[in-house]
Amino acid sequence: MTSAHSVIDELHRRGLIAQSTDEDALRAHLAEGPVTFYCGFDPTAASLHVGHLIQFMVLRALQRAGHQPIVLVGGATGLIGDPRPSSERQLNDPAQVATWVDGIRRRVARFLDLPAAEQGLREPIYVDNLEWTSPLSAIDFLRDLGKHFRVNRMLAKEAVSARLNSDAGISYTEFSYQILQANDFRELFRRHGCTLQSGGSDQWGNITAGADLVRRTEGASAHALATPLITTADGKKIGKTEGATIWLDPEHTTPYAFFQYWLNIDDVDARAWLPLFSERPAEEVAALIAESEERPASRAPQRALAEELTRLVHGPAELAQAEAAGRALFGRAELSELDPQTLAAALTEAGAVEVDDPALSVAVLLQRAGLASSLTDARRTVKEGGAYVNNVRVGDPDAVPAPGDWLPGGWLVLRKGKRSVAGVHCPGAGRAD
RNA sequence: GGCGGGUUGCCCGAGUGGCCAAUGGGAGCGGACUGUAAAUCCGUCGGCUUAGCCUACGAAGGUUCGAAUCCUUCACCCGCCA
Repeated sequence: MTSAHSVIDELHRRGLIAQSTDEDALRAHLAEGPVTFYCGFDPTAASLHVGHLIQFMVLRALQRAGHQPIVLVGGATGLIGDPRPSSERQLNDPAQVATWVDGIRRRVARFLDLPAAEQGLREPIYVDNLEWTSPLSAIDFLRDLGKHFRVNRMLAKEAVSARLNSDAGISYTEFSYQILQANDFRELFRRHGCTLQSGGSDQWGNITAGADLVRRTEGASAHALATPLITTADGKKIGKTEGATIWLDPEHTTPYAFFQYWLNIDDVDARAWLPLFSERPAEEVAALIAESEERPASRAPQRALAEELTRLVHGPAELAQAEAAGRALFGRAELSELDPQTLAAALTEAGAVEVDDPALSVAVLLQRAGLASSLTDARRTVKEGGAYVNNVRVGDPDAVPAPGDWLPGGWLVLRKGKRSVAGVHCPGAGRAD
């Protein structure tokens, strides 16, 4: 077990701390013995995404240092909505939110359960703030909680003041959010002796509101840690590619796509993000970055991130699949030399469609496979020279793959541009005739 | 409540009766160069049964041979005045 002192050092080294409450006090507190700490996730969608990963990095580091993690899924706060600087959120249906709570809870388990099981670390406690928020009456809320909050201070919070100065304004609903999150901290202090909350720096106001509440009403000191907001070198949020989000749930983003996302991030971001997301020893991380600087083509940090995070999020078997798929589809090897199992697995992983007619044109196939948004788009792609069947460029959008093009098992490898690959499966196609 | 300005394709933003599927920029996509990277250059960028047709310029009507462009009503946004 690492000493408490070194956790904060490790978090700093990895760039995971953007701000914290009195750091010396926190170090001392962590050194005293196991500390119970928590991080909350609001169910605003069916799945968490890559942006949430960084929170688990903090949770895991603390768990590894022998502390007790609590994971809160915001069944209550998810119904209210954390104020965004831009505009009011759409309220989600309670039944929907409940489903999301469940899904997120299940997906998140492996991040902390596995280390507990495999390394004898403390098992996480899972809570849903609906449990204590739902029974609160309006009177309770106003008398027991409201009295401890000064509106003046609440107005000063960044997201709130941004909204006050915008045309969007802010509803009383969202304005109250910080009180609920503050109450969570107090509730977890009461129930589990929780004294530390971590979260994104955009949550800083809410987190400290909770720490203040604990201090004021429980007479105990509570601590807070916030991670930095991670953006790409050109200022975009992490985990977004051309508008699409990279989710942690395999139903929403396949392990293959997840793996490819990390493999394709640019050098500057890969070097910057490696310490944040890699749990390798400091020297290894430094070596990988150095290698990337000397020989960028190695894409050492990208590979390390893709491997480590795919294993963490999806597991070793899925990692192996995703890697094999990438090798098969982007490798030098002749497709016809691949064994049918590998090919089928790779294409299924990359995304495949079933067709029953082996005589469809290339344009139609591109569209069916999801590589083109419309037939027009597909034709355009072909005309631009960006369409490939089995790695061979196609010039005519209306060309129909020859029977000999179908690979063993009835597969066709369709590619658009350099990176987008999809499979077309037509059982029975291509048999000798 | 009154007056004025606005609402254009993913975003920004030109366009004031036919030459407009609509200038320009950004994003995206493809090609070249590379490393499944970045930058750069070139091309492309509503849909379809693609030398043609259909749908589109906030919504609905109208004028006209012909409308994103003119008229009417409605909705929303922004100013100024009450």
